[in-house]
Amino acid sequence: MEHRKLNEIIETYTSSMNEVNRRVNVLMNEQVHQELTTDQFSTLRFLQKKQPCTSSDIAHEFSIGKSAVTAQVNRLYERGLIDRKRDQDDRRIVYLSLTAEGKKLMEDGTQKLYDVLGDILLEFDSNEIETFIQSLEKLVRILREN
Amino acid sequence: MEHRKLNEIIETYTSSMNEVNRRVNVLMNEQVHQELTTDQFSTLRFLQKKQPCTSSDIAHEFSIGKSAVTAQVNRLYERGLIDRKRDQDDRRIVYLSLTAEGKKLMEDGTQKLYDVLGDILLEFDSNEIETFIQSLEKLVRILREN
DNA sequence: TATAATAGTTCACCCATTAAACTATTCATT
DNA sequence: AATGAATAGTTTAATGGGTGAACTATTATA
Repeated sequence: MEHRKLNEIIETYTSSMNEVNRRVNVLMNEQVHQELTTDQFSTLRFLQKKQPCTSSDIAHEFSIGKSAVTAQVNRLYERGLIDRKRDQDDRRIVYLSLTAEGKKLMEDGTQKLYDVLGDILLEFDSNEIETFIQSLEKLVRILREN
Repeated sequence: MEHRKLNEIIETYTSSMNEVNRRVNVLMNEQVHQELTTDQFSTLRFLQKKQPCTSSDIAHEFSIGKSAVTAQVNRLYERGLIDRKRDQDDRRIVYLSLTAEGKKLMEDGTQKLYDVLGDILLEFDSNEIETFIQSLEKLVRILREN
């Protein structure tokens, strides 16, 4: 019974998480990203907060290899959304930052993100959302310690 | 102030959700899927519960096109994990189900999933987890109604 | 019977990822 | 100061996942 209960919770957790991710992704594609993929939007959003940063920072943030970052940055660079600049003291390092166009795109995108997710989260009362977010943060801490 | 608060919640929500997804994905790759990708594991898990079902069912479940399902099912079919069987009354329809090998793989995988996620979720007390799951389910309902 | 609709596949194209080999540069030890 | 190790990033080849349009085969309908 104790055992069965936990497995039911796990089933509910996985199916709900998957469905939330899929549906949020659809909303993002339709109303937020527009001309970007989800991964590109995530990378530019990281850059928006942490620029200037390096390829290695991005690889670490998203738990992917550096060659995957190179490929993605190349696409964004060719579209004029990202700048590359070599460090003058350590010429191995390349600093990445948003171009003016990239910055503008992400300001619009962030606003749309706030609008779309805001509509959804406003259907919770503020205690409920606070509790939910705290549990989510706890889950992150547990996973980090793992 | 009310406005700023909501946007902070959205930032916390998105970054936590992303980090949970990434870290759970890493755990799944290391300890649960093994010889499968995350998407393949999800598809086989759906099949495990809903077999026999069609390509269109899978496309609908995961919000992807039928051609994407064909590609994925081909790979699983070639590995001997999925069976295809035409409906004798309506020969347009192809029913998909797990082979014996697929079934065994997924029984093992499901047990590993329970072990890995069980360890994590047990760090919450049962009230906390219940509340969290309920909010997650509410989020799903809101997204469905959207 | 001719036309619509449906289920699934194929094709051409793109994005994301890995792993190994590589270039260029800097660091560290002798 | 020279050499060998470490670091940052790129290239390449391969795989998986996705879209959308065109296609085949089959069934439903008017």
